[in-house]
Amino acid sequence: MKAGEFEEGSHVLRAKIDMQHVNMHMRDPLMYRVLKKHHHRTGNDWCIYPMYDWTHGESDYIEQISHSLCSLEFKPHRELYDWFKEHVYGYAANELPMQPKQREFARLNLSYTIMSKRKLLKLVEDGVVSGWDDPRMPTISGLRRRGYTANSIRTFIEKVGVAKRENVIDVSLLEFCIREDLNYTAPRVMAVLDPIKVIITNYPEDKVEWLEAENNQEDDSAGFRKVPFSKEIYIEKADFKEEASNKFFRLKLGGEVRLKNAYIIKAESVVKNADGNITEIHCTYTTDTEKKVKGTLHWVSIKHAIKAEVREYDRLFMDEAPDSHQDKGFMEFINPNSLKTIEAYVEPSLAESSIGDRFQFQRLGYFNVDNDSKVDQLVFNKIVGLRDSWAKQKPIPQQQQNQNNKPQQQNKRSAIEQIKSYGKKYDRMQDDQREKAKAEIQELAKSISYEDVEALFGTSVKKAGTRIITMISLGVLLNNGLEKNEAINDFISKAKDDKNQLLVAEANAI
RNA sequence: UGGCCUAUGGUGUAACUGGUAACACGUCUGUUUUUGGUGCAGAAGAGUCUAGGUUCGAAACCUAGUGGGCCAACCA
Repeated sequence: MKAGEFEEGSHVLRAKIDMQHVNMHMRDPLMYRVLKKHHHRTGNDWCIYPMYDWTHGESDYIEQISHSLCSLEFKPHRELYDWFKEHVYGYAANELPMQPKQREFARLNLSYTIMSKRKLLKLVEDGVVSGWDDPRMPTISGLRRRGYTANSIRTFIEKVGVAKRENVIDVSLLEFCIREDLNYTAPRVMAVLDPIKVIITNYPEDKVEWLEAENNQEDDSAGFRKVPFSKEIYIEKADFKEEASNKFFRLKLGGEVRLKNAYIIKAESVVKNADGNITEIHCTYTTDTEKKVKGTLHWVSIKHAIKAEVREYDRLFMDEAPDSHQDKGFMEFINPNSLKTIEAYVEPSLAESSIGDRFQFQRLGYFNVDNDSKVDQLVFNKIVGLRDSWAKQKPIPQQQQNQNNKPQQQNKRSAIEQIKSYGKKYDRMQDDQREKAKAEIQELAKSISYEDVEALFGTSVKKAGTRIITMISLGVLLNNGLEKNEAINDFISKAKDDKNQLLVAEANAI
């Protein structure tokens, strides 16, 4: 066989076990088959290849490992793993005394992506991503290129834990881990991704000041750098509105705002083009930086800023668990807008940066210098944005709506649901608390139906609280004209015999 | 249909060998702040899928049901 005398498929070597075995894998499984494939080491000389089940246990045994960890779908293979292991053990029990054990655990699934190597391969082959290390890929090389530190990946894995049930881990946990790490280590810099021009009318034409900026206030050893300031600067478009409410802490006409590491400016007027879009904001500045102002903006001096490419990533898939659908393939959920390329303006100190460096672009997020970056054409990846509690207050744009459409159970719960949640604690409450709860339940009970209550009649005896709140609600319904029936009478008379005095009292009150 | 695995707040994981549920993320308050970040203080949210049973006592043990997953490749 191994010399290639036989054709593929003509001969195989099988382990003789039991063709009647309940476990399919034990029905005389194949160990070797003829495969006339080219091998990167042996070329075309070697023509038989082993099957996974046989090789798995054999190599684990030769390596003398104690535990062989794998994912859940291999559970049915364990019996065969053990069978092979026990048969091989007899040949070298003295030299190789350790018998490995296979143990299965659930695979780690991340929300809005896929983890299967075969499926990931498809993304690479179809050109959906640029390669295995595309920053959107959940591969180690992808995460690293994206800017995730080894440390953050480790803490993530630690927090996630291991168990045997199917899971989908929220990406927000991964994002938390990288933010936590980078908050202490990443130098802060300023970059403007979506610029609008600001002219400081009372600042001298050719004047340039190099202002001192703190690199990282979380790290005393990080030191300071110089940032150039001049008459014309860029700020983010989203940081200016002609008119806005008091909740908007940023720049508006007549309003003042602090420029990070620089002065306080006041917006006086705007210049618009023919389409009515703002092209320039005219401001005045004051050197009184002690003044209290609500907002602080990041900025860059136009004449000193460096143009750079920024790659902003969104989730690869629009569905939380793209490969969990029976009727649809994961490719149907691909997010067509997972990569956005932006021309940004960054502060001049970044000219010194090199591939792999990580920064916080102040107020925006964490970014790293991509492998594609060149001295004269910097390329940054957005690793993750900063948490943004302002964004939550604004209406959610269409694009992201499906990211947060999980049911928020706290809100609009039905009356019966609210009543039931009292039941969980009712019998353990203090007297005055309980009085309040009871009043609340009686109020809520006005808007429930008999069916809601009847469904709770079967509540098991030990859940006294639930039975009490059911009794109170029933009392309200009866007061409002509900006729007693057999089920109701049953429920009441059973309650009168209960050992819980609160329940007995409520039952007697009816 | 059969066999195996699994079920604990929105998510993920805990709870010693039975003693009424803990941690993290997320969510929400308040506070500090030259980042609407960070920090700090706090809150809401779970009778542990359901029904029986064992027990003084069950998230845990037993039985049945239900939901989810896996297994019938000369793939791994």
